[in-house]
Amino acid sequence: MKRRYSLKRNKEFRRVYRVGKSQGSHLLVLINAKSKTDGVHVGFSVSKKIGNSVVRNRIKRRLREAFSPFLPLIKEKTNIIIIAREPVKTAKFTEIERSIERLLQKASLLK
RNA sequence: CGAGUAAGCUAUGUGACUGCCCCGUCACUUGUGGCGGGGAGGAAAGUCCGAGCUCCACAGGGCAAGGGUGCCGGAUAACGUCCGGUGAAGGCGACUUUAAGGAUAGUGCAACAGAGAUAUACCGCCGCAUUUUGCGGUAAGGGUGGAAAGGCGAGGUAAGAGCUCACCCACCUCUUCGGCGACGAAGAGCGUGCUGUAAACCCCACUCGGAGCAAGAUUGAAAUGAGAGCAUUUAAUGGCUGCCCGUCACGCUCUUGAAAAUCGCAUGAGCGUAUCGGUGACGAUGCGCCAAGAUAGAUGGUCACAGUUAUACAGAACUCGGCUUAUUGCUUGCUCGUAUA
RNA sequence: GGCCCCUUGGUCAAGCGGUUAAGACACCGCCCUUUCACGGCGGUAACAGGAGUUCGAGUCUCCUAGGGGUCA
Repeated sequence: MKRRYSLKRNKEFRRVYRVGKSQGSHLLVLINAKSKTDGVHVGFSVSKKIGNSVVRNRIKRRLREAFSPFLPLIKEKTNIIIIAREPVKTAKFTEIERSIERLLQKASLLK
């Protein structure tokens, strides 16, 4: 997943948290909001409570890898934040993939 | 075989498909594609020290304070680090540890217990008077305590005491020998017998300017914005450790908004290897190599094989040298114990 | 990433190196009251962890862990 698809500014994160709608599963939480800029931007949030930097980086890498196939299928002009919950540490990759797909369907973001 | 001790190595590998970041090159539609190359650690961690680098006023004057180090010699760019020694302590031993200057410069503290804590007399012993006991002498014995005026024997005495003497112990002064030195060995003195604590204040010697890459430089933009309060120019605020002087900058404080790009930034006290010097830390010379550089922050996913408890601690953010802490698997030397030859 | 600070019962907190570590609220038991509250008496309960200095450490020194602040 290239970097230009990632959500960067703290301001943008705050806006999504404020106006966005959230869906949850036991592995992940998804928050989405409409944006003014073109394209899709995704931010991944992993709390310090979940583990040390090695664990957090590993979770972020797996989430990016699992999310990237869905990137061309998502409607334009949306910002998405995906928050990791504690059980992601031990989840299998296919479980993460399935969880992301179900959350995207629930939020009706797929084309 | 068990227990221990010291030193050292290591931190999954190979292949397939598919992704991410950087560099080079080619192409064009100038931000995409093709090809090639590179891409986390021994601690990257904690931030406990030392440096490089950058800015501040190149380190101002007076008064006063503060931090650090602390046996000797060496290594190093430097260090509170390392190496080799000396002394002391621990261990049967291999070996390990060591904030190790000064308590005879001065001050403070030493609870409780105990008669008494840096000086004393409770029990006791002795003498005298009296025969409930009182006065005087004494510190050998008892008991308290972490610590009670060096130990033992003899003389001496009313009882005793370094009061005197011999021997021993410790310290001080001096001499000789060995060592670069810390120090060690021996001897002499008609010298002394001194509580502990300086990670209590302190004294002595040496040493330390401050801030830190969010340092800072350049370019661009103009948002040098808006609101509230305070002050009204020898002031106030900030910088130079504190105060005064001096000097520089500049209205000050709070709330809120905005906050771009490039450089710094990857060739360095660098890494590997061989020889030589040195007990060693380390140094010299030759040859070879270039090895992450992001800016919300790059190494992933799915399998196969080998191997396995195949997994621990753990993710670069300016860069090095150490220290400390966390942690996987293994090798070798030595010591002690047991058994066998 | 850099630089600082703090950890004492369940909570808020005092504590000069020295007997058994104050105090308040909370909790438990008893008394008081017809009962509850207030009040009285009593009790349970702590020095973040590990080393060192010292006769003796909550206090002094070092290391570790956890928490907090600040800098564009």
